[in-house]
Amino acid sequence: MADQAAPSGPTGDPSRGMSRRERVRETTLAEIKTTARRHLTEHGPSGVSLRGIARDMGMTAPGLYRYFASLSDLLLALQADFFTELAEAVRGASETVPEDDLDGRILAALRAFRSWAVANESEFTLLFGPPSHEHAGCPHEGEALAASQAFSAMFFTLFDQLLEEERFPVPPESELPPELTERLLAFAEHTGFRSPNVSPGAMRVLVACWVRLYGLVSMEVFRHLTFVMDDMRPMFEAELGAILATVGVRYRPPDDGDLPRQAGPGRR
Amino acid sequence: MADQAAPSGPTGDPSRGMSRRERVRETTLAEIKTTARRHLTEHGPSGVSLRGIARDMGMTAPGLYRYFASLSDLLLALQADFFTELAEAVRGASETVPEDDLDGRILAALRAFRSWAVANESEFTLLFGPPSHEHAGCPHEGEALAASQAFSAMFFTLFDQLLEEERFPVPPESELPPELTERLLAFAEHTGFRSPNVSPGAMRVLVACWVRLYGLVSMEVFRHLTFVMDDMRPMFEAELGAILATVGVRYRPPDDGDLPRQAGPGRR
DNA sequence: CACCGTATGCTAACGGCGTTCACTTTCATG
DNA sequence: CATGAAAGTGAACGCCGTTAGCATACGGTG
Repeated sequence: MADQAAPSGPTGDPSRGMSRRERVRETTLAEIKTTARRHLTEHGPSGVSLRGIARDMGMTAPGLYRYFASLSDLLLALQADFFTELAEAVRGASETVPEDDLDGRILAALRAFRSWAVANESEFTLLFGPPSHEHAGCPHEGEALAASQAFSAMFFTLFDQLLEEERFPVPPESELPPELTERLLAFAEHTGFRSPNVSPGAMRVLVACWVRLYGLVSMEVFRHLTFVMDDMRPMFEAELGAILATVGVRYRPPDDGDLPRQAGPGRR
Repeated sequence: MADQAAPSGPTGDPSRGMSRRERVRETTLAEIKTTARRHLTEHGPSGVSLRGIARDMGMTAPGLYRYFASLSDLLLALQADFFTELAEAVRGASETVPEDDLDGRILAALRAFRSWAVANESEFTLLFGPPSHEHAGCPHEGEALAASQAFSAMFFTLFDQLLEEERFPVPPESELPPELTERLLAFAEHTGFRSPNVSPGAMRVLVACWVRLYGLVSMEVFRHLTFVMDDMRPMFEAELGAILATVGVRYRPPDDGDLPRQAGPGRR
């Protein structure tokens, strides 16, 4: 399923053990994705075109078909990249705070999620907006799926630590409708969230948190409240506190003032 | 800006007091929108094209420019229609239950919101998905805005009745960060939600509810959990109960079994 | 070194799209 | 009946994704 037996680790330098041919191919492939992302951020998701990308690279559009099966396939590959970028941003922010401060790690992680979203609106839209096309069977479909699962696995890990510490009362299975219990177990099954702590009640709480976070950030990025509330940060912080209170995490205001207010550029 | 002095009321029969010329114009205009909607539901938001619509109507694309300034403008007009249709669906469901049963009315309203969304995925996407284009200054922009405000006004009304009955403890202003209070007041201001019961704390609760409902329904329609949880209804009902519990509304299972499970066709 | 297969990129072309422009036809009204 | 606005058309421009066929350059092999 995963990479072939590669000499270096899964995140190792990909140009290791490649022929010259393969290296230049990898280079143009990266250039295509870079250019595509620039078009994405500058003109929005619908402004990405193979012809435009090729033009910017001094190529012609049909040449790109040596790298991607279609425009959809290219967007799918971008999705994969964005998912891992987002996951790394979240993990990076979380690992900034000491390991024994779980509250701090979770706060940092969720704030990093929002920060990435508002700093990368088009990318966020691609990942979390409506499914753009029925690009079923595209070559990069598996890559995107794997990256999205790696992303959610990160949240699973954080949540599992909360369960481990018994931070909040997990609703007993008897309180859940049987229908819901079924779905929640199927959910844990399919996502591969396995842990001795997992239970339908735990999944119920996790999904509730994720739904709130998703709604909150989506409304901000999609500007469904922004026309009426210019700065969404106070609302985000308030809801963040409310969400985390349901899982026994004590809210704490951000250390730093450089979290995005409107769409302020990140510091680095 | 708005309509000229029209003899009939704002919701009166639009063909009253119109010349023959105006009537046929109104007819083709309606046919355009009907055809556009069919294309929308059949091929998704990106599958709507002026040429395709014209072809289906036995016209040519430039002819449509006598009715809409651009494709974006047509989509904007559709948005307006969908907002009022959704508002009417929600209001209609709510008015099914007796006026003195506020709990029942609210439950019916929110369930109707979800039902409309899953039964009209593309339409929902147009209304609540990412802002598709920067169609600023399109002629139908005002119409869409007004319709969206009329839609939210309906939720305001329901919420105001909860406030009136003092169903839940409204957080006092002193508990809210001043920054947030500012934004909430600006929010109430811009949306025209005026009532003796309105306060920053009340708005805080309202927004929290809306964010959760939006996230819940969006995730279902955009299929962000559906790959992993085939039937979202139990989850919706559970979250609905949790959301309403925060505003003092007692949950009650749906009377009827005909609420959508997967994407089941409505009864009528 | 020559050879050859493959990977890469090109041109040309097809059909579809939004949009503009100049033109005709239709029709209500003075 | 004449007139002028409204409605619709055909041609054209410049985009777009995608396919097919062709040239070229390169890597490994004799």
